[in-house]
Parts: sequence; C-alpha cells; structure tokens
Amino acid sequence: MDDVAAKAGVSRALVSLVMRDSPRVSASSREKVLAAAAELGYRPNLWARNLASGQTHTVGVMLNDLHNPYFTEMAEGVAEVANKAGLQVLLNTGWQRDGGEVTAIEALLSLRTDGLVLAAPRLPAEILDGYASQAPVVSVSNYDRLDSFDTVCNDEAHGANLIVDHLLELGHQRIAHIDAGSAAGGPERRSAFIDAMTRYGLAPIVVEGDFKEDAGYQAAEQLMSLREPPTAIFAGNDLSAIGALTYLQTAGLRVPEDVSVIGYDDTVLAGIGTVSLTTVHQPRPQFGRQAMELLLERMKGRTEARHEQIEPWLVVRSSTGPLQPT
Amino acid sequence: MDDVAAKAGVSRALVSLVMRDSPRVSASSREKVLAAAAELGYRPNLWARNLASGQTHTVGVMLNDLHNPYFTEMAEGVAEVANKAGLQVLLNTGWQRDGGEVTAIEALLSLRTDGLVLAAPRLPAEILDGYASQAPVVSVSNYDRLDSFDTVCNDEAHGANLIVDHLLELGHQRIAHIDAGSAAGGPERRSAFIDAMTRYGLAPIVVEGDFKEDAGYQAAEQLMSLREPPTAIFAGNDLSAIGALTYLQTAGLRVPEDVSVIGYDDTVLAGIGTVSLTTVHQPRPQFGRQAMELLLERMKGRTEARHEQIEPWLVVRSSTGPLQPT
DNA sequence: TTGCAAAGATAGAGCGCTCTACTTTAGGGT
DNA sequence: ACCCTAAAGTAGAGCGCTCTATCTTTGCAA
Repeated sequence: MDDVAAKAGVSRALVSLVMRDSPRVSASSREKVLAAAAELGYRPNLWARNLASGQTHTVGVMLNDLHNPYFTEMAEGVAEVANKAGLQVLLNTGWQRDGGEVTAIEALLSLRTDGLVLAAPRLPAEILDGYASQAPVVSVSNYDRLDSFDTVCNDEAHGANLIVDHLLELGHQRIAHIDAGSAAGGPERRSAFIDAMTRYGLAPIVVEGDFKEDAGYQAAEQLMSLREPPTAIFAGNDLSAIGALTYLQTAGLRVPEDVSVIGYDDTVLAGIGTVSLTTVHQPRPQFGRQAMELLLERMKGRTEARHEQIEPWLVVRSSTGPLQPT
Repeated sequence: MDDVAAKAGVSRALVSLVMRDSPRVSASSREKVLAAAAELGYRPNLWARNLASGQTHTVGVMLNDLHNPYFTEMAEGVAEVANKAGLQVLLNTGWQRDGGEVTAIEALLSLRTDGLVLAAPRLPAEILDGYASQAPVVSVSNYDRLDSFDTVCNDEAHGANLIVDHLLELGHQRIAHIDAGSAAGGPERRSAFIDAMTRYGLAPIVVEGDFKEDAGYQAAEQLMSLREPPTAIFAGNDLSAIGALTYLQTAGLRVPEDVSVIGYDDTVLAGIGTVSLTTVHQPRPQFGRQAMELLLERMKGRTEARHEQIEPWLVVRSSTGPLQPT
C-alpha cells in the first residue's frame, strides 16, 4: 500500500479511501491511485483490513453435509441475500466427521464472522446457545425454540396434509406411510400423517423405515404383502419413495395404476424421466434467504428470537393417479 | 489476549505460545493460561494471527457450481488432504453468475490464501496464468498444459475405451454415441469413441446432444428410428443416458434386452434402483486429493508444472446386457 | 561454590490496513 | 482584501496477534 501511495504521490490514507470507494476523494487522485495500483498488481489484504476496521463483512455458513444438495441449495439462498447486503459468505463444513461440526463452527468464530448460519446442525441446543452468545446465530432446522437464536424450518405438518388431501381427492382410502425414523422431519411427518388420516376417519397405516432407498424397498414389500395392501404410499422422503418404486416395478405392479407413490423433498431425483415422482417440494433456497434475512436483522440489533416456518407445496408428477375401480 | 495474560499472571507472548501449542512452555504455565482463556471465553483472532505471521494456513477452493455433486465431492477430497497437512479450506463459488468466478477467485486472493484449487473454471488460460503468478494454482479440468499451473483431469479416452470394450464383449456391433457437444470432456469422449470403433473396424454412429436429459431422449428417438437401429447406446453422460432410458421405456423397448445403454460419470442418479445404469465412474474425491497434493508440492517450492490424469473405471449395472440373437 | 548451557519467559517492534483528528486548499460572500 | 466553510488530503495511533532478540531461571558438572 505504501508502494502504491508513493507511486501515485499521495498518502497511504488516501489509497485506503480510494480502495474503499470513498466519495471524499477527487476524481483526479482516484484515477492516479487506481493506475498505480493496477501497475503494481496491488490488492488490499482482507485480513489486515478486517483487523483494522474491526468488522469482517463476512457471514459464516456451516453445512453439515456438502454432498446433500439440500444444503448447497440452501447455501445459495444465503449467499444471494448476503451478497445483496454487501457481505461475503464463507462456507465451512464438518465433512461428516465426529466433532467436525464443532471444529467448523469454531473456525468460523475464530474468523470473527459477523454472523453464523447453521444448516441442520446435529448439536444439542445448549451448545448452540453458547455460540449464540458470541455471534448472531440462525439455525435452519426443527430446533427447540430458544430465545438466543433464530430458526427457520419447514412446515412438516402442512406438507403431510397436502399429501393426504391429494390422495383423498384421487379417491384413495387405504393410504400407507413409510416413516423416516428419527431423521430430521421424520417424526413430524409421521404424526401429521396420523392426525390427518384420523381426522378423516381413515386408518393410518404406518411402517418403519429411514431415509434410505433400501428401507423404502423393504417397506413396500411388506406393505404389498398385507391382506389388504394400500392403494397409495406416502414415503418419508424421495429416496425412500424411489426404493418403493423399485420394489413395485420388480413385483410387476404398475404405478400409478395399481399403486400411487408419493415422496417428500422434491430432490433432483424426483424429476428425472424414469422416476417422475409426485412429491412435496421444499423451497431450499428460500430457507437460506429467510435465514440470512433473520441474521441481518440480528446484526442490526434485534434481540428477541424469531422462528420462521416455510410452507412446502405439492408437485404432481406421474407416480400418483386416481384410484382404479376394482 | 492481554486480559488472558493478566489473569494468568504471564506475558502476552507466553499466551501466544500456548495458543499455538509451542513445546517451549512449561506444563504449569500452559495450564494457567488455558484456564484463564477458558474462563474469559478467549479465542484467538485468526485475522490478526494471519496478519502477524504472514501465513494463512489456508487454501481456497473455487467451485463454479455448488449444486453439482461433481464439485462438492471433489472439494471433499481437497479438504481431506488439506486438513491432514494442517491447512484450513475456504470454499467460494461464483454462484453461476457472470463474472462470478473472477469475483470468487479475487476474494480468495485478497484473503492471501496459500494456494488455490479451481474446479473446472470457465476462464481463458491466460487469466489463470495471471492468478498463478500470485499464488500456486491447481486447476481440475482439461486445460491447456501451461507451465504456470498444475492440472488434474480425467482420462476421457480410457473411459471411452472401457465402454466400447465392454459392449464389444457383450457382442454388440452397432453402437451409437450421443455426444455431449462442447461441454467439458465431450469432444474427448467423442473422438476416443470414434477412434476405438474405427480401430475395431466398426462404423461409429454419432448423434449430437448435450449434457441434458432432454437431449438424450431426443437422440434416442432419432437413433431408434434408423433403418438399422443400434443395439447399444453410449451416452455422453448419465443425465443424457437417463433421457435415453426414458424414451426407450416410453417406446416399449426393454433395457437391456432390446437395447443396452451406458452412461458416463457415475453420479448418484446412475445408482438408484429404477435406473440402474451401467456407467463410467470418475473418482471425484480422488481428483480433489490429487489436486491438493500437487498444491502442497507447489507450496513447498516445486516450480515446474505437473499434469495428472486419473483413470476412470467401469461400473456395470443392469442397463447393459448381451446382444440378443435375432 | 562457581560457571555455563538449556529451558522458560518476556519486551517491543511490526504485520497492512483503518480511523480519528487535524491541516491544507479551493471557492464564495461581503 | 477579508473571513468562513466545505472539500480534499494527511499524520499517526492502534487493531490483535507473532517474531526476534534478549533476559531470567534452573539444573548440573567441575
């Protein structure tokens, strides 16, 4: 920076002002400085800048799993809003290792980011509480609604209702749910399903599963061997639904003529041609945008916690159809 | 830091040593310092540390598309090697915006990262050349092999040969290739296919396509309406292969009895039950690991460029089968 | 007891920038 | 010509740490 100042024949402070687009410099000296900087290949050192200014203009995003498109799409939403607000986004992940999340969060905290967005952290609320005292924190997950940090989550009950309503409209009555065990959103979806079915006076059929394809396959096998097999299956997520589809195909059953199948999430898998799965869409970028907006408010001083719930919607593809007369 | 030093009754320099696990401090003072730090909730400020030490222990990874699992899996490989070497990984992406890549790279450069891994940058080689003069750079892509930076790429020709050999072994002779246009790896795959077929004295059938599902669908439609339709189709990538599968299914053709289909990449899509696509596997984490290793060598002073090519392999699933007697 | 090396601890400069407070210059109004 | 104000530019302290050089303590052989 001194070199640039010397070359342009001005003071170091002026160079600093030019680099930050201050309106307080004349056009002529701005030009001189920029020319000198270009010639010397000068680029401000962000570490020094942030140290001196005491603010980092940076928010950290901790993704617990980089593989999962769910999180990366969410991160995109965060970045969109952050960039608009003039903030840099720093991504970090625990690489699914033991303690990786903690390491990742602490690294971001050591960088003194202005705020933290945590994507579905697998940490007890008390620990997040501790982090929240060091920087504003927004968690995208179904967390206990503490006062120290904000949350954004999906309205699971609404999603489950959409599914039941859709199937009912198509005339189905024997509807089964392959649940997703204790995985994120699983218990909420199951109980919303049971509630909805009961409300309509129908028997809720539930088999245990998880978020994997295999579980969907086995659950479908189980269901179809019942004395009165269901005419429609609501799987806990897309992957599980695809497992069910695979079983049905193997068993020579047609979808949707013999059985309707419905998933949850609307991942890229649901949309591909040979699958074409009806599913509930979760607007992942929207989660990120919402989270970042809450963070901005916190950074501007809001102190009471806010907890946002985002409405999913139904995407009807060709894995569901009207109940066939028997 | 001063507070910690005061509380522990030692000098600031000693606190610094403790924080960096220096062996030069006695067990007793280490304990005192750690206790004081814990009590005050002290956490070293990385910005200040990096500024003072002049080294960042950080490498930047620029992913041009965070959505694409290809890149995130690669990043995982980078992180694995980097962490083992005691380096932090900072992720950045251009969010697929115009000029986003440049912004992302420059941001990393402003952070004075010790090195840069670029995942399939869409920038002219001269620009990378310029960056390479500011920090060690490794590009994961089929780039011109310049002297200023290292590259890691896939051996496309080998992959195409694996495919042709596999189909030949199954007895196929009329083999078609749906190409991937000018997309990354596309031209290499096409010409390797043509070479291999010609070498075996077979006519290479090629139709134009791209990396999308739609293109695969249309290309398959075209191919199957030929007077002598192919008995096997090698699609430029998995998505295109899935498009082809979808068409074949619609047209009532069985896979692999009537037509064998083979993809390229081995994305998660290929493995799902209803698809079960034979494809060429690209070891994406391996790309990342290799890239990071090259970067480490550069950081240790190697100056001549190295260009690594990684061998893909074939994953046989159920979309390919022996040629049926007619 | 003395001397000396190694281990342990410290003072203070400096990393590259920003920020506050200040000085200089230019442009009106009377 | 004078004063006053606003704009443009600058000096120098300081952000939180590390690093070099230096000092102090300890242990042990002579």
